Formats: sequence, structure tokens, C-alpha cells
Amino acid sequence: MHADDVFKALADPTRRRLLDLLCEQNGQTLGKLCEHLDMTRQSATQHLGILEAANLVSTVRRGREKLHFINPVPLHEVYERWVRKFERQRLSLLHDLKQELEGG
Amino acid sequence: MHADDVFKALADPTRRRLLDLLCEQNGQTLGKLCEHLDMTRQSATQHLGILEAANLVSTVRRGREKLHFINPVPLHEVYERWVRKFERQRLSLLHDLKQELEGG
DNA sequence: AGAATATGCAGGTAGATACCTGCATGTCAA
DNA sequence: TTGACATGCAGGTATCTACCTGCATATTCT
Repeated sequence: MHADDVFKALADPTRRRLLDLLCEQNGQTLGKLCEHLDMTRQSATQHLGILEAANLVSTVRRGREKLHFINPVPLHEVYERWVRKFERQRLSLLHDLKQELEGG
Repeated sequence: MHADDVFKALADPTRRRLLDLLCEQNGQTLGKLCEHLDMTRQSATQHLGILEAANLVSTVRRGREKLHFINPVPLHEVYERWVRKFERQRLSLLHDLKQELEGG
């Protein structure tokens, strides 16, 4: 897994919006997704390409259309590997700061 | 909460490394953190500034030193608001793709 | 076949980003 | 007070990024 690609892909609000749109209705075409975005089709294509490179979106060609599907696996892996560590130590990390602020 | 700041802050590998370093030992100074990074102190300062702006790191001055502490709260909020939605639908989202691939 | 539709590809540009160097400020300790 | 130490601040630059326009290709429908 390439954590950097996933994080970079998530860093852009348009790409998070695309994931949201696909979450509402999975398997949408490029044109359909563009209806909800305030930019040219070509720009949206680039964003979808980045999501695809990060393996967050998988595509299937159907005739002249290209269907886009969310792949939730990388998100899950990123969470497991990067976020849960901080979650586990959440209270103790806050405790460290609190103690310092109190002059510990 | 400013989700965009948090995601952008997490998009850089150096900044994720800084969070890791603070997770290992919370409350480190700038100089201490720099020992583990292959860049100038000034560059590291910028990264820490971005983490602080995203509220992922809180700082406390102690004399001429500046102590850095992780704040795990924004990470938790981002997870709750952005990741769990996909988690909940994980299996059904994969199901959509599988069905399309099988010619559904 | 020919028109309409859906997407692909090749540049071009303004602004953001991640580095850097150089110098200034503030704090501690002898 | 003075030297050493820790950090702050002001630019400067190369690269990346996100957008655009223009044109090409592929598929469907009449």
C-alpha cells in the first residue's frame, strides 16, 4: 500500500467530494459526476485519475462509458496503520499536554 | 473543525513523520525533532506550523524552548466524519463493483 | 454513413508548496 | 555581561498542482 498516494489523494476537497458522490451512488460515469462539480470535464478526469492511482477508485469500461466505483480498502488500511495508533494513545497524549500546561 | 487543513497537513510525509515522532515521545522541542529529519531547522518549523494551524499539534513555550504535543482530537473528528461513512458501507460498495465486473 | 455522445490526450499557466540561505530575537549560564 | 543555544522571521527558487483550451478517438443511434 502506498500511504502517500492515499493521503495526497484525500488532500483535495474536489476529490473528497467525488468520493462522497460515489458513496451516494456507486458506479457513476465521468459525465454524471461532472454535473455536480464546478469545473471542466478534463479537470475532473485528472482528479479521478489521482483517485484511481491511489487505488481509492476502480473503473470499469462499459461501451463508451467509464463507470467509477469506490474501493474502501485503502482507506481502511490507512486508518488501521496511521490513525488507530493515535486513537489508542488519545487520552495519554492529551494528558501529557495537560500536565505540561499545569507546570508538571 | 477545518477538515481541509487536517487532510492537507497529513498529505506530507515529513509531517506524518513528525506526528510519529511525537507519538513516540510527546512534548519534544524543535531541535530534538530536527535530529530525525533530513532538512534544515527552518523547513521543519514550517511543517510544524502547518500541523499547528491544523490543530494537530499544540505548543507550549518553556523558556527558550518550544515543546510540541500531539492533539489527537482533529484526527478523531476527521475519522468520524469522513472515514466511518465509507467503513460502514465497505462491503456493499465492494459488492457494487463485483456485480458490475460479473456483468450485472 | 453521419451526427451525437462519452471519454482520452497534449500542452499551457497561475498559484501553492517545500525547500533553501541569511539574519534577528530571546534565553540561559558562566 | 558575554558567549552559546533555541527559536523566529524575511525573502528567494524550483517543483508540483489544479485548473484551463483545443483537438483526437471511440461508441452509439438514426
